[in-house]
Amino acid sequence: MKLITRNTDYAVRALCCIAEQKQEVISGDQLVKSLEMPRPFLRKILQTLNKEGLLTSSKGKGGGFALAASPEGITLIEVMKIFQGPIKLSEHKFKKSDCPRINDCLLKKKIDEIEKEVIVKLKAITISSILKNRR
Amino acid sequence: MKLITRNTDYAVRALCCIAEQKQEVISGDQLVKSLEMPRPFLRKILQTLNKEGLLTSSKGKGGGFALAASPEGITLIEVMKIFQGPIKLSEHKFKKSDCPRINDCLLKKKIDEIEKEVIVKLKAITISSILKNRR
DNA sequence: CAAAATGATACAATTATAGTATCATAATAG
DNA sequence: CTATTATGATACTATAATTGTATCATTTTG
Repeated sequence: MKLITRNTDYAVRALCCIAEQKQEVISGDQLVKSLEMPRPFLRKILQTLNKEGLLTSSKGKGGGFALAASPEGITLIEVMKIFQGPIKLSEHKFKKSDCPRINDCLLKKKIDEIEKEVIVKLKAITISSILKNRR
Repeated sequence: MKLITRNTDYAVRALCCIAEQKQEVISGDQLVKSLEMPRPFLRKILQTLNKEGLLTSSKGKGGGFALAASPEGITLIEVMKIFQGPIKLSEHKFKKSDCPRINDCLLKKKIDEIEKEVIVKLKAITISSILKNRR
């Protein structure tokens, strides 16, 4: 019942760390040191963020990662989608098939209402808004 | 990232079904028929609900389960706690330990805000409110 | 070419969820 | 008292998601 997984958590922290950096490019190993995360896991996360277009990367000496957009432009929900798929608080499956009462099922409706509000709130959280109050 | 697991889902449906029943007591097997759920799984769920005090049970012929409280008095969050533990949208663990920035970590704070509102909404959902609009 | 970086990808461990199976116990009818 | 019908307790298994690890290839720069 976690809303965010460790994947997402690590990714957000990495994005924050990159955003805070003075140099524009920072290498994976530097991030590992700053964030004290398992190296291969973070590497995979960075690769994914790059593939999904949130980071840019450069190889070779002096290479590394940089934000592809401004910290205001990167939302939490975007990162969540990458690592956890689309937000769906109620799958409401019944064995392999959908709930037979799917149409008049009020439990689903109520969860869906909650989901909508959660999504609105998640969209409002950006890397920049996470960093803002941190010092 | 599901908010409710199948355990909870089944339990809620069973509670609804029991609440709708005319006779006060309904057996596990009758519920299996009505709800089309895996028999041993539902049985376990009913046992748990009984142990946790949401149901009362009686053995032997004519026995079965009945609600221990009125449908208005049983909240969704109560059922979730039983099957999923306390609501914690952000565990925010860092390997085995807590996030080192735990105190000034704004990501956690923001998730916590969302969590609070979700809890309020979950508390407002009762068996009775789920049944209400169903016919 | 060597070193420093990322890219791709396959594999493994752990945990949570979902489900099954079995035997014990209690209540009731006859 | 015994057969039947019901729940109680509990141990086991299967599946999927999460959380990692490991390895080799490729690109860039000096």
